[in-house]
Formats: sequence, C-alpha cells, structure tokens
Amino acid sequence: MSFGVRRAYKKLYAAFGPQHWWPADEPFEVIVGAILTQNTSWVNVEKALKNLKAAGVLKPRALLKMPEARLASLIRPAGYYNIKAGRLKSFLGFFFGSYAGEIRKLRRSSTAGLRKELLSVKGIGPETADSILLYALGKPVFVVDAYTRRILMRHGFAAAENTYDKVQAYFMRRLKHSPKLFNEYHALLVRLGKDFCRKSDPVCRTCPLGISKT
DNA sequence: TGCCAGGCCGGGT
DNA sequence: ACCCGGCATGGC
Repeated sequence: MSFGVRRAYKKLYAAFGPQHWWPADEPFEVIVGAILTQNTSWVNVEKALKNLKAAGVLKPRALLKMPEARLASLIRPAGYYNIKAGRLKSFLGFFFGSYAGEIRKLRRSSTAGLRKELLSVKGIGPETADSILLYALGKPVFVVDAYTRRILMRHGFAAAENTYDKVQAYFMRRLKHSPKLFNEYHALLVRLGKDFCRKSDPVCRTCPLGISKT
C-alpha cells in the first residue's frame, strides 16, 4: 500500500478547502440522513429530508409515533423506502428504548460501547454507526465509505486489506484522534470521489492526489 | 437506455 | 469467513 494518509489530507484540503460537514441542522437530522443515504445519492436524500421537514416530523418523537407506511411514503425519493422506513423505526426503538430519545444521553455514552450498540440495531452497519458517532455526536471515529475504498484501491492499497475495519484502522493509526480532523478528512474524500472517482470514471490522472495506478 | 449513488441484511457456500 | 441477490428512486 502506498497511500500517504497525511500527505493526501494536505493535498485535498489545499485543493478543496473545508467542506462544512455534515450538511444538517441538528444531530437527529444527521442520524436520519445517515440512514437515508445508504447506497443512495445525497440529492435524493435531501428531497426526503425536505418532505419530512415540510410535514414537521423531522423530530424523534414525531417519527416514533408515525405509522411506518406513512414514513415510507415521505422518504420515497431516497429509494429503498420500505427498507429504510423499517431501519428508521428500528433505530427509534433503540433510541427511545435505551436513551429516552435524547441526543445528550447518547453523547454521554462511551464511544466503543455505543458503537457496539448501534451495530446491533437492525439496519445500522459500520458506516452508518460511525457517521452517527462522528457527525451527530462528535466522537473521534474515522468513517469509511465506498469512495474511500475506491480511492485507496486506485492508489495501490492492497485489495485484501480493503475491508471496513482494516481501512478504518489504517487511517486511525496514522492520524491524531480528532473529531474535527476525521470530519474534514472523510468529507474531503467524498468530495474527491464525487468529482473524480465515481465507479464509472476511468482511473484518474488529473485529480488533486495525482494518481499513480495504471 | 443503462448504470450509478456517502449500505445493509439474510441466505447460501 | 466470504459471496450474492434484493432493495428503489432520480440524474446523467
């Protein structure tokens, strides 16, 4: 593997500047967005969030009370709407069941413990859990996504090591455990991915990292 | 028109 | 421990 973690960060920041993530007003909105954006473009998620806001239900208690079928219809533009309505419901069950539906109580919980709890919620996998920890709760956790892996892959990161946990450890071992740094870094990787490294893009030679792989 | 997007689950090897 | 099909809309 030849991906220089710190050097890459400097180049990305120089090229793109601060990304101001997560694009949401409140922690709860971050959580909802994190579930809705699973394998889905953010523009579609925005439409769904807009529907929820317009209906005045982008709040824990309102979503908890709402029938699942109604929730599904509101989030329709985000795709997988039946699945995601169920996932939102399962998160809410956990949120109210263990934390009284209060973000402050979530935030008070230990990072490692809460991560395990989140992973036990049906519909929340590693990326969604880590996005919640970092972007909604400010915990120092590095978020890995499809762009991160693809970018690493194209920079010679060994395919066999390209699993979620390995990639996450690779970054976290080489960076200060700062929420602000992890926030900016992940956002920059997504920016790079959107602009230069989508699946259908050819291997990129003009991106700000100056790609090397054939 | 077909492929893709800020994953995850469940069933099968 | 991996591998795969399913889930679904909107943009290009």
